[in-house]
Amino acid sequence: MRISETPAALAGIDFGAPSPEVARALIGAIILVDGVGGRIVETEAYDRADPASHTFAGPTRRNAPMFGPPGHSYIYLSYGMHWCLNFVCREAGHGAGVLIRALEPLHGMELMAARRGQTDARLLCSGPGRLCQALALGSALNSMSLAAPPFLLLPRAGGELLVAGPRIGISKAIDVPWRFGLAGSRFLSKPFR
DNA sequence: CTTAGGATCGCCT
DNA sequence: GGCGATCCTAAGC
Repeated sequence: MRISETPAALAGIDFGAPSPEVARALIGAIILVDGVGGRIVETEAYDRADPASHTFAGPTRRNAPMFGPPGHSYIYLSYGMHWCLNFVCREAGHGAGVLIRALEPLHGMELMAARRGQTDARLLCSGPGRLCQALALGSALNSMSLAAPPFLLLPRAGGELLVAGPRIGISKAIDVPWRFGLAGSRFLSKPFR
């Protein structure tokens, strides 16, 4: 294992764990891309045996990163317009990951505002498409290690209070409670019921 | 506050 | 050919 891929370089998160565990562990961690980003306040887990997952029907050209090594990115184009960021987890070949749905913007506010075309902090990174636009994430950073530049993953403080509920924007497995959030955060893409 | 429609295109059957 | 792990705007209550 290279130094850059030790657990410490990944904020101590075990990306070999099942995706719901990783999704919970990521709440409160800080993700930066070239120094721009913030605190993860909302995630969703997806798994190979999950009808809502891109990997449910097996490996394809698009979802190949999800079957690659854990601790890497999977960035795909949604609705022909919006990029979405996932963190691959489980062992290589499994096909599981965590969708990053919202950040509390902390670093590079001016750059994020310029990229987003507006200054309301609550609208910079509150949604998977919005945060990718704010952090300039696209195909160029697909399937890259999260333990190496331009990515930087920093540990959460610890003791965060979490909430959970059904995932958003899907039509299958709509009752699976694999959406996780930081309780009370103003930066969620949608409130939890 | 909630809902509806349109934008826009890569991916898979 | 149909369909999204979305977002924005406008309109209704």
